[in-house]
Amino acid sequence: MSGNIYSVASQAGVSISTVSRALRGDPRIRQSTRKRVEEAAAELHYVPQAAAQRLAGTPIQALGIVLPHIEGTYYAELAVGFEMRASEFQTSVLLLLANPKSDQRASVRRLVGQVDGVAFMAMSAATDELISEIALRMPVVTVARTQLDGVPAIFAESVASADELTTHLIETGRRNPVFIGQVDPGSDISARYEGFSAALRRASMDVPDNINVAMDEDTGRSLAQKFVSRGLKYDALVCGNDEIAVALVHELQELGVRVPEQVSVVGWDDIRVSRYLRPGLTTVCQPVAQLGALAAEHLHRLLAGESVDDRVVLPTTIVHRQSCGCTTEESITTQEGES
Amino acid sequence: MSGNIYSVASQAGVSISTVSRALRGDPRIRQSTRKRVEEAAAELHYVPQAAAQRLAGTPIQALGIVLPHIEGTYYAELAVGFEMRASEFQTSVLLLLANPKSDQRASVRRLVGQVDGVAFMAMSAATDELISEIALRMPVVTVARTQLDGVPAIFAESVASADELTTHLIETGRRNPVFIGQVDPGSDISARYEGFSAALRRASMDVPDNINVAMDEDTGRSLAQKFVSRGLKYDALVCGNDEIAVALVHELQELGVRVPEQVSVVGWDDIRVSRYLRPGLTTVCQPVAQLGALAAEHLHRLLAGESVDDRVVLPTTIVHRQSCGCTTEESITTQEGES
DNA sequence: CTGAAAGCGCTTACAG
DNA sequence: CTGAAAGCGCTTACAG
Repeated sequence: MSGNIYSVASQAGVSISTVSRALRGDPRIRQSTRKRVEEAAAELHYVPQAAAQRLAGTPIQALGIVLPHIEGTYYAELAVGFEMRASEFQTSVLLLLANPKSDQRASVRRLVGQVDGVAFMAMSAATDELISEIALRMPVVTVARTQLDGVPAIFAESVASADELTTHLIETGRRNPVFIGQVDPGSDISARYEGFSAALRRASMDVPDNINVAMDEDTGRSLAQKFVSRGLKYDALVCGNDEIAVALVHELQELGVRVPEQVSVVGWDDIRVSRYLRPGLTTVCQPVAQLGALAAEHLHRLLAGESVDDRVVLPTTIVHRQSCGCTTEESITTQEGES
Repeated sequence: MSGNIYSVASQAGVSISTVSRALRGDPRIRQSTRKRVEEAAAELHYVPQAAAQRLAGTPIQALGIVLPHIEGTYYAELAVGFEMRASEFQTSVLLLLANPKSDQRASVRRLVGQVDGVAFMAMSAATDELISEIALRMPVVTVARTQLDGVPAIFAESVASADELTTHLIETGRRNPVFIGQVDPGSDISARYEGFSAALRRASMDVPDNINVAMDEDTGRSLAQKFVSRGLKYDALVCGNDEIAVALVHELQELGVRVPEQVSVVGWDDIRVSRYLRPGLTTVCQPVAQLGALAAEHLHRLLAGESVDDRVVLPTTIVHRQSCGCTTEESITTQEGES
């Protein structure tokens, strides 16, 4: 569409070698020559084609990030964290939303051709097989999904905080808690159910099956209606995320159920709404942007030939508000290994 | 890091021309040859380097999207809308968050070297000058920011809906409304203030200056405190976005002010919280994902040599909830030109 | 301090 | 149906 290095060279009356060197800040180029080149480049609105630079050997770094196609702040924040750290490394970010409708494999391979490393975030971003295949080609990290052999993984702590949250509910007198959310093997959610189960077992209570539903607002609303029409037999709802928790609280209240007096509700993610709900939603706050940033950083280090931890688990914080039925207002940070 | 087209060729016992053609689905290649090539490629985990393909002439499409670095759902949804439409065109998306701290110009130019077209979203994404310069090089569109000469622009309707919303407040008896938000020339927010002003003038009321503050939650909270400590002299707060509106409502209530009885509050964006607030926040819903999708589509068409509308304004919808003090529950869609 | 030339990994007319 | 060769726009040893 516009000038290339040859046009700049002829405009400046030098060779393309000189143009290249002048623009890349090679100290050998004379000041006056450099200036002439820069003026010519500016005049022609010249920007080097990254494709050619890359092919010629310049390490133009670009990283890819694959997210499931889901609205909501969680994935956005992951992407923001990733991009911000990447930009500190002068690294571009390619964003791919794994669209279940289209050919995931084809999209991912298209992405792979354009980047030096990829982060797969969340279980549904891609199949284990696809990720393993890509990992043979270039640095790959995963975030919040089953760890694959030889692929560094990053998590937010889930088991211990779910355990703690559930224990807290038990200690404040709840006897019939249930876990709400889809427990796909390897997912964050399944780790939360695991922690939930552990707490119940420790208290010698039966562990009920999870209520296996999509964790969105619509589902929350209809679930609340179902609960109320059939008679609510639980006294605590431990939700896989805040979205469904918020919708549950809101709809239960609309239907005349008192939260937390009749039923405690807790969620996960500390989305914005949770703070403004009445009662405020007790939830677990994850360092989401940090997860993203760490993914970018690991890829960058891998590309530099450095090594990174095979598995990192970032601590989460339980945010106590009123929906759990307690009165404390403190936040407790939970690291892996505690319980 | 791993095989190139030569290694695949030798593995399959053919020339690189044949590898290229086989993998790109050229019908001239014999079935059996194609199969051999595909097997070799699979075995070597071969993925063509986009940089080389692009240089050799294949139109590997990639589009860039520049957003201000802001958390929150609005920009995320823009990006999602953009990516989804782009992926329908087999087009990759490079994401750049304009980081005020780093050298914006350098980041944008790095992006420009890697894409075929760019969308600049929101006023603060980049300076007019930078955008105009890029537009000389490749297709560019802007979203929700001042229109530049020769650069197709996309907006969500703002003036008419702000006017309508304000008129609604006046009709329900408000006499001292004020607009809250930073009114940067050319921004969406400034268009909202314009509509706000028009409504007041039509009602022969004085137009107060906007309260010129950042539109985030912290500001909302401290503003509410200031209002209360100095005696609230307004009876309607028209906010530039929902974030500050929600924080205002919440904090005012904490301080004993009744909303909407003592003061109406309305916002913009229909973020998730708005629905769960009590009273529900009256606000304006923008087709955000659509804005993003349209930007991607326009760039794609520009690249295909087609023309696009120089200026598109998408309709918004006023969502009446209770914070404005009215009892209607309807939503009204506002297009440009109405008022 | 600067230039001519090789080469990066592909695609695609042009031959056969 | 397949291959040899030119060329895309750069960078960077190698000469000078």
